[in-house]
Amino acid sequence: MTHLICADLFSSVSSAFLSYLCPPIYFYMFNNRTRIKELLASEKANYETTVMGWVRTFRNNQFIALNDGSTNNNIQVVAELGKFDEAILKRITTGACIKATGEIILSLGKGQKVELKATSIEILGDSDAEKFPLQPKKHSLEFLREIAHLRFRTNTFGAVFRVRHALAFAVHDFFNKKNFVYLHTPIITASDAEGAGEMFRVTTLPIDGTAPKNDDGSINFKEDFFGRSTNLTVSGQLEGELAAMAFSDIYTFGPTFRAENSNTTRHLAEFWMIEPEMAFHDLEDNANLAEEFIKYIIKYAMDNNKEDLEFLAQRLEEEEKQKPQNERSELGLMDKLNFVVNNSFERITYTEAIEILKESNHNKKKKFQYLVEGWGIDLQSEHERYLVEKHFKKPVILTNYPAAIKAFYMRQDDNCEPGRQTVAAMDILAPGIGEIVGGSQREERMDKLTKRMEEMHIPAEELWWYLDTRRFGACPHAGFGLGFERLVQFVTGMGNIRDVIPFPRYPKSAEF
RNA sequence: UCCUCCUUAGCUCAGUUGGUUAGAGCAUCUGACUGUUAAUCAGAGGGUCGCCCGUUCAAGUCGGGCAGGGGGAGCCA
Repeated sequence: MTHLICADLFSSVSSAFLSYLCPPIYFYMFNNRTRIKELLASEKANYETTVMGWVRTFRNNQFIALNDGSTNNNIQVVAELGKFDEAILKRITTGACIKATGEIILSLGKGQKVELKATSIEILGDSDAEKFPLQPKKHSLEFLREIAHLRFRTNTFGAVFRVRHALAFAVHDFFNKKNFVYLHTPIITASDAEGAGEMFRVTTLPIDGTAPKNDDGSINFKEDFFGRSTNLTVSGQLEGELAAMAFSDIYTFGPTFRAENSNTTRHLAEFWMIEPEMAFHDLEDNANLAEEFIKYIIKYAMDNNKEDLEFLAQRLEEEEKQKPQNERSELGLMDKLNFVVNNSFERITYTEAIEILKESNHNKKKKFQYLVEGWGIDLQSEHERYLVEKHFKKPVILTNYPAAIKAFYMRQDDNCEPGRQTVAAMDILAPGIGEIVGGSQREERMDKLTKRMEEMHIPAEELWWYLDTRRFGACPHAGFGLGFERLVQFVTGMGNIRDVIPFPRYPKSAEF
């Protein structure tokens, strides 16, 4: 049965919370259920209520630690001895889902302020203790990844995914406040010219060799669902640019797919990316926005998910203790986040970065696997890490890369030294994660853009619609892509990107 | 894809120079206890030592191949 909640408890306890979230909306809740977060936050006692959740542990045949995912803290449900059937008590096992009704009282024991003295306990869902894999103990992240459907029920993943939610909400909040239009760019794309990586093919043609063929033996995609060859998107940027040429400022936030055989702690085959695109912005405006954006969403999580972040910080600290001294990070998670929010990102050009690297003792002592010998090389991750983690010790915005190592759509810098053509590119490097943002001012000059496309063998005829923006009312504009999971990694301190997305997709893995 | 390390009970791990019935903690089950905080105490059950092939009188242990996982690199967000 469903009731409309408008009890005293709710209005007094959490009016600030409610009015912030959704002032005119009432919560409809199953049987007057109270969320455990609300219960614990209020610290009020001597009233009747009902809680529902999953049993974390059942101690002493009497004390149930119950969690409903609203917070990592459990409510202690007390089943007084002799008041409940042995048959019910036997079914209160780790993982079981129960409903408990009773009085909230000031706890008689230590360790919690209030507890629920149960008058009735109902088993909503049994959990076979011999088969349920989660135990009230520490599990390895690798093991939990194999049971990703259950890992939400652990403290670590509870905290990670509540923080992920907060960050996602803050993304929309930030851009909405700045009057950006949220644009849904297509997931299926006909263009394979985006240049961001290998793509997953989308087709309804049979794969058993009976697909219709052209005279030359190649597959006849005219017979395919879309009448042409299609793939999953690797970026919404090109479509984003089209909309920015109308709304001035837009952003996308959706899934992105790369069929690269990447097996690392910071790559996924399916990940979420945020791509703002702004008309009338140059490279500096772009960097300013990216820095403000990152700081805003981190601050949002710090303000709204303090408990979860503190839990993750503590978890990380314990993990750090296992490492040898020289591998430990200097700052704790909270200090790191505070530092990022309160300090300016370092901004240097690619050319300056090369000078710093070339002159570094690290390079002179040949400690880099790839020695920095001169202008024009692509930076290896060891170089990026040196700049971010050793030299500046803060996020770094690297700009104006050589044109040769960057994408066709990036704006060519004017007045470059001969042989040193650069583009208005910008990468933001974060400590521990590496590249978190990649962006640029876009080449709006038709002649320069088409010449560059020719040089890089990008088929102009396929991108006629993209080039139309340069034909009709072109303007200086810029944008960037931010890898959402990498940001979640940075904020939660999780080392593996597979642990910050609910059901990770990567080579040889698409379970769940 | 490359380099490197790992795979022993449900989980985390130990297992000596190759040697006879492969261990521990936690979890599970049984019992005791009852204001516990990953409850405690006693007892019990639980193993194709990732898979295949080889060396050997004898392989968890040595060699090869395969699979899965971790870390690093490349590709990138």
